Amino acid sequence: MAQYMTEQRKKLISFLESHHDRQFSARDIASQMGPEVSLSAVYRNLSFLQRQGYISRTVKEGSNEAYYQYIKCEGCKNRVHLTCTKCGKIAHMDKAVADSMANSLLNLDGFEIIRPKTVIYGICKECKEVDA
Amino acid sequence: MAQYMTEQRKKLISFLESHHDRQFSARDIASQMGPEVSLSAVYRNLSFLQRQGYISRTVKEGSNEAYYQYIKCEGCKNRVHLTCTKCGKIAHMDKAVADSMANSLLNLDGFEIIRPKTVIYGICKECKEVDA
DNA sequence: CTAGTTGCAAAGAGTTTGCATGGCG
DNA sequence: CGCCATGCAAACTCTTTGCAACTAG
Repeated sequence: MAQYMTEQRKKLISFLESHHDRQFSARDIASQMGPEVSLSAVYRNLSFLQRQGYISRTVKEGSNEAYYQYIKCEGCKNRVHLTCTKCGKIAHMDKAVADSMANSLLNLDGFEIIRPKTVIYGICKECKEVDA
Repeated sequence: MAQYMTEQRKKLISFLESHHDRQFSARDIASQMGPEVSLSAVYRNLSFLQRQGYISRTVKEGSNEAYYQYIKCEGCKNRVHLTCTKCGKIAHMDKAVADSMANSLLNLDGFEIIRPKTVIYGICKECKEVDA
């Protein structure tokens, strides 16, 4: 549980929150933090924030590095996430589409989706255009 | 870039193919192969098979380990998986439902689902009945 | 024969952890 | 003041790579 709001943690949260539309590796973040925040502190705080559900952690295709993104903003609640396996960007599934899928699965198989746990993997529009 | 069908590769493909509904880490696979297949060979063959499009490579949530799954077999091909978070059972999403979702996302966001990589999390019918 | 493959061990990369010190509440 | 958090470096885990020996075609 979060006990102390240290300078390092404050700085980390503030940075991620102000860039909630982007993803960063631990190294990215550490270098943004400057020398007054150690890499260990970055990792420990990221891991802490993830447990608290404030950030997501994803590993991009063809990489073994984890990327982190702030996901606690309003509008993130109970949404299914779309993750691009190329660039790692995260978006929200349209609510109507999610509802439709959820209902179909419930009726057909009796399977009840847990939306916040579900991640759809694919290629986002931008990455597809680059490929082409 | 020709390729030889070595004993090791044959064994690896055969194993993955016969368990196309499951995912394995490199270590899992190596231990299944027995001592006559080295861990390096496992990695090199996995990487080779992935380049050829025979298997998918995904990094599970909360892990730094990659998991591999055969995706070239009929029947499992291009299906979205439903995983029950209670009992762990895996099922396939109805094709029509998956098609509908895929089309909606493509039209709305230009997002193209990679079905074999996508896993929907939720509670299956049986587990829900037990809960109730 | 000869280019692709393997085993082994060593190197890499990213992440985690032990321990003493420092700082939030 | 007590306990959590930090820094540093060492330890760990998964994965990749160099090299000599081996083998499928």
